[in-house]
Amino acid sequence: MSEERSLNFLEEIVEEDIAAGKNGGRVLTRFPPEPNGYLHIGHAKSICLNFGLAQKYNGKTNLRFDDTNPTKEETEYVDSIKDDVKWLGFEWANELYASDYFDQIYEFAVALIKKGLAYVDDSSAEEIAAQKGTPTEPGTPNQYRSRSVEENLQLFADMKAGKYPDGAKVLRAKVDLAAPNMHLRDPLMYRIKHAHHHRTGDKWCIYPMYDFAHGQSDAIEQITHSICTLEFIPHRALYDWFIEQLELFPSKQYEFARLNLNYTVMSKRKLLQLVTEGHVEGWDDPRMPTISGLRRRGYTPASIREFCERIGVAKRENMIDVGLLEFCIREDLNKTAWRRMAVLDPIKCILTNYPEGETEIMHGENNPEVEGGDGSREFPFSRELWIEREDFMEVPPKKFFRLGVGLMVRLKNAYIIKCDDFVKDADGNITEIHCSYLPESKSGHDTSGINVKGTIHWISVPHAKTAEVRLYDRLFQVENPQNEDGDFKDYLNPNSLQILPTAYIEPDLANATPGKPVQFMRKGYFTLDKYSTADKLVFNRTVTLKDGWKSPPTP
RNA sequence: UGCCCGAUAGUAUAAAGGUAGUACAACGGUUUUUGGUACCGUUUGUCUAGGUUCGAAUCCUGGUCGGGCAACCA
Repeated sequence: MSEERSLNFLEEIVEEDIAAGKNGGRVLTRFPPEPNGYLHIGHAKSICLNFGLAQKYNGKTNLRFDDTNPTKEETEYVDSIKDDVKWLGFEWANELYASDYFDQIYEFAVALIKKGLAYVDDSSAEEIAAQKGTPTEPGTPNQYRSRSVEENLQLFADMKAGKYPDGAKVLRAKVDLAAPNMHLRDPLMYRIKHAHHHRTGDKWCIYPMYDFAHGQSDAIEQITHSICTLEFIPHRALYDWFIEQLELFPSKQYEFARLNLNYTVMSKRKLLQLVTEGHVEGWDDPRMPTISGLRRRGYTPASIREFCERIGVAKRENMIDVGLLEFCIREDLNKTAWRRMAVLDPIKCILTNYPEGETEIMHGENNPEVEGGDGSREFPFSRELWIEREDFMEVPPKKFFRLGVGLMVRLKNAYIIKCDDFVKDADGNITEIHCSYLPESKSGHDTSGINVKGTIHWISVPHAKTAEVRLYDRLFQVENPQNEDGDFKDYLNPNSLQILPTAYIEPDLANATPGKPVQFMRKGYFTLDKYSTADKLVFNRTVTLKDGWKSPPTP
């Protein structure tokens, strides 16, 4: 606890609690997702916070599914959530479910009824809403509020027994209908839902509301620090009230500002819409801000953890620039990804003075950032090469360190070449570039004495393998789609996915596997798509390289 | 117009009454067989008006702005 980095407000709270001897210095947090969707980068922040806090203070973290609404929750989501948390690199102490506590929570409700602090209300949802009043006017009690304990006990038991249809009755806490905090105006504790639950099946037809399940689950598990997002601040008074009335373990709730990332959306509802309406391929579409999408895109767990560390945590609303996420993945991949060559937008380059039919084997280190290059690989060189179309210009501007008639570049790990000529087809498209190579300039044995500014990547035509390459851009055209007028989907970026059906890659790339990052030199970081096949290799671009080259303004 | 939370460079986040710092971004430069990396440098900030104090980003009061709260969602 002696690092230079200053503490965030949650760490301060924990350290104060430990110093005060609260809970005997014990720290137990929980990550409590509702299994109604896939986890996204915003959840990653919460995961890193909860697990990180526990790790730092020798505590533990439970994974608890907040599964109190059977109509929205599915086992598929439970499984994906577990995968994602594990993939991020965290281990939970216990895998738990709010539904594990349904019996206990039911008994808590009975106890509250017995204390005269809960009652069965026959009113409709609309009536209850009306009777709650408004923020400026107090609510008004109805005739059900004064039901006897005995009657409430019987009615609640009947609710549980399935004697009433959905919506016929609810159980409410008797708190304060005039409270300035609307959440205290006799909040609902239980509602009737004749629905199949993914874990408890048809055992229950009444289910506790969030406010009567979350804090109770925390208390049952003896969670010391229950960390949630800002919108739950008004719930805290209720959280404390239930715990106090039921005399449970006094878990404490603390709130932080959720993550917002620009050029994307983060609500599960909106993400679900993108999936169901086919705007993306699925929850794991590489453009999605989901953990599974980021994973498929090529993001590493370490980069996401680093991102969560860097964004910090506070109580003010924030909008983080995706540029920071991209910085984090580049920083990680620069140190770990092997370098390979791939030509994404090919044009043929012929070395007119290189013998036809000859092949040389060139060598390149795997990663110059690693001591010794992290080993090396071989790749063939020949008379005909694929090079990047953008590496040639018919009329090159000043400081264009690539090809143009009369200009020289180095072919990475090979020879220096000089551009002599180019060929156009009938439509005026450039189809071939003719160069001559300098035999004495071979990498490692260069006696030419010539220094060139530019180095370009290339692939030998007869040895090239092909792959499909998918380039991704931000999903939305505006920074904050949900703040714009109209439907957020009106602001989808039509060019968020660009498919290059035929890119040429060096032979060694046949060994690529999903999740193993590779840098296509000068083009960015890529990873093999999880649905790629040996027949048809598909690479996803994780992120571009930072590009310092700015073409001069064209007058 | 009730209650609650918040306000520090473009974006985040520190400074617990005592030099406003860090990161990302932007811009310039050095190095470079990736216009990458690394390294060096530059620009940019305490919402506002009062008050307390020797001294205020910090404490107090008013205002302004942003967000949240009246789901049988979590």
